[in-house]
Amino acid sequence: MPRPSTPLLSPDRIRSVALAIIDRDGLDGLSMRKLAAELGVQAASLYGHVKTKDALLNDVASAILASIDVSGFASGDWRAGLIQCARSYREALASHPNIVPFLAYGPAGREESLNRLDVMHGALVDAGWSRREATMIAAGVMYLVFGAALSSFSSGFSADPADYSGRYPHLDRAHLLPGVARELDRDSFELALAAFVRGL
Amino acid sequence: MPRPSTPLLSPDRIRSVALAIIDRDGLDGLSMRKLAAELGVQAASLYGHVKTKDALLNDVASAILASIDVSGFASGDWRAGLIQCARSYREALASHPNIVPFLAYGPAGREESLNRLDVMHGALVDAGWSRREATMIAAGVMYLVFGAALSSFSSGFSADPADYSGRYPHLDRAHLLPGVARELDRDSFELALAAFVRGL
DNA sequence: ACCTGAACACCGTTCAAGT
DNA sequence: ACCTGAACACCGTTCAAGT
Repeated sequence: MPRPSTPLLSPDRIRSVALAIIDRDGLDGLSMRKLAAELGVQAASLYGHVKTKDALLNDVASAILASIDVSGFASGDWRAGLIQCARSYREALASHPNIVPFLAYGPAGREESLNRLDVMHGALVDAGWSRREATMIAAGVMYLVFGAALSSFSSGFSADPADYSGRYPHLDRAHLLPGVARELDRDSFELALAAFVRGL
Repeated sequence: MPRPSTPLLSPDRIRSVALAIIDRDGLDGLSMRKLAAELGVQAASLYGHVKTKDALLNDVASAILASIDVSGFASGDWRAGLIQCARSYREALASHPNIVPFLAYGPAGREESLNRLDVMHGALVDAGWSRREATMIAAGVMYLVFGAALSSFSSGFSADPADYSGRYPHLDRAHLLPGVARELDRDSFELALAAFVRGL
């Protein structure tokens, strides 16, 4: 049986199926063997297109980070720039929460991250902050974005009232949190971001 | 050769060696086989004392979280309480940064976390915040603490000036960051926390 | 050029067997 | 009661071999 004239695999196809598996099964749910199977191929075949699993994850991560918008700093209003950049950053991460723990390791090494950081730092210095202050403010924004994207808060609560009632007097409605997790996460992030920027 | 009268393994010894391996080799550097070897035992022996690797990690995590201090809320000054609790939380995580990605998954399910959250929520409601606002403020504190503990910022920069000079005009001194990462991380967290609390 | 089969050195976990 | 040896079903990765 002749092979089809077009290759079965391409970097693009590998990346997109890998991301789909991560979104569906979690970061630990992605294995090279499972990825190969869903691509209709053997695991070894992947290594003709991808250097290592780690490099593949970095590619997937870069694709996600590429969508972040730093155009807000062009306005000259650094507060508005910070808020818009942070919001777009969090949205990009929130679309693929399972990959965030991987992203949290050394995003500073990625090209897109450095570009973004450079723009942010420049806007803050132009606004009169010292270089050190600009660095710390940028760090603070990252703390909020990654902390929020880890989704460690609203999700993770049990939906069973019995887990809270009686034992934790102030958490007697915590079982309702999973149902509103998404909007509560967004609102909590917006509140924290607004308070942070206002408090600077 | 007779076995010693005292068992080789105990939950305490397993936990402390496991944490030492995580601190030294990272979260992925901990395997049941390596842990067993450092305890002078075969991998299978661990399962007489520990249910699964996941349960072991949860035990290690709980031991770390147990050291967090929420006594600051007793003063009646909710701002001071928030700052002191967040500071002690971050310090606990910063002592063992490699386990933070694991901790970020569902800390809300852990007993110590719920207790802490209950205290924090109660203090905020007592201060006049609505229940929803109290929930969002607590979430904001968690965002800052976990974002900062992930250490995704200062570390992760290269120590080689050539990686930045020329290409990123505002980052021409980024190669100095690794040398001051620890204090810069602390200062950045303090700045962000102060701004957040002030802006509320 | 692109994919495969088999292999290597690992995993977490179980379980009958030893002392 | 506590530990072991061997096994099972997985990993990421390499490499000679096939087409």
